Amino acid sequence: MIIEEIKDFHTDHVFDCGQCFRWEREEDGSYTGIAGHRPANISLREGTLHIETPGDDPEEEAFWRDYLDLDRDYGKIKRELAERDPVIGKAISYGEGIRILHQEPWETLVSFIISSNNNIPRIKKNIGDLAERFGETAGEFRGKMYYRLPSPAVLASLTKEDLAPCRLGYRAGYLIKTAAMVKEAGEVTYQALSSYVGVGPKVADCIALFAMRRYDSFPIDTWMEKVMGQLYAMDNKRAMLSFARETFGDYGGIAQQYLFYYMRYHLG
DNA sequence: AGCCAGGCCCAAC
DNA sequence: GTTGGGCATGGC
Repeated sequence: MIIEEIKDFHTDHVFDCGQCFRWEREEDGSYTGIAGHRPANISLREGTLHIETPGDDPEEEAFWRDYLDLDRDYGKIKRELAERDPVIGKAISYGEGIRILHQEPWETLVSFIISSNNNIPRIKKNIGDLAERFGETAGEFRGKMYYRLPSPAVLASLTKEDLAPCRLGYRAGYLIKTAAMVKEAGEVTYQALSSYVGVGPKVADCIALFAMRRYDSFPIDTWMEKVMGQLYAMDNKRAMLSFARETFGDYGGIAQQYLFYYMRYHLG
């Protein structure tokens, strides 16, 4: 599948900015991974997006356009953010190809419960182990088997002992309890986010931003505290949140991603 | 050895 | 409503 005339998109920025954990960089700069039940290899060459999938079904284009958020004008968003705040310009130019993926809520909920007080390489390993041991197969692709994350019903049926090989630590209990809540309710909703076990303010903001298109969400983790301290001389989360709301408005979450990426790979 | 990682839970104010 | 200790795990 080919999609032409792509702007404001860089695979490293999109897949390695900390919003997703199931994509791996290949030596040629493409990324291979899975979204929902769909494995794919994605590359951008001279403004043309190449999406290779197992069936190579052209009718999947609508899914990938939505997942990759291709129909949003990030050029306009970047200009507006830079107009509102003189400091963020260098972070935007560093991560100019970031787009906010539209991920599935349940997967995002599981992923960010696992993310808490954890580091990105280990989060990726934990999620991969969980999928491989307890998720349904998503088929073979480019010589490798892919697995979905386990459903709420499957995860709710497991015990901490079952999950021990995944090395999730104390997060295993959070996942089991939250899975039971989601199984009971039948879906993951924005209103319910803060009620899930293992979901505090930061994780809820990540799920809202990465799965529910709440682009005003402004997740603050340890990296964000560092970058806001360095660039804006702020030292507490409340001030950071009100500053983001006043300055970045509806696009606070997108601003947050430029700042996070800038801190992790440039300042950090 | 101790600190850190996309923090949260829970008890004690 | 805010604050602080405890927390599984693994890399540095």
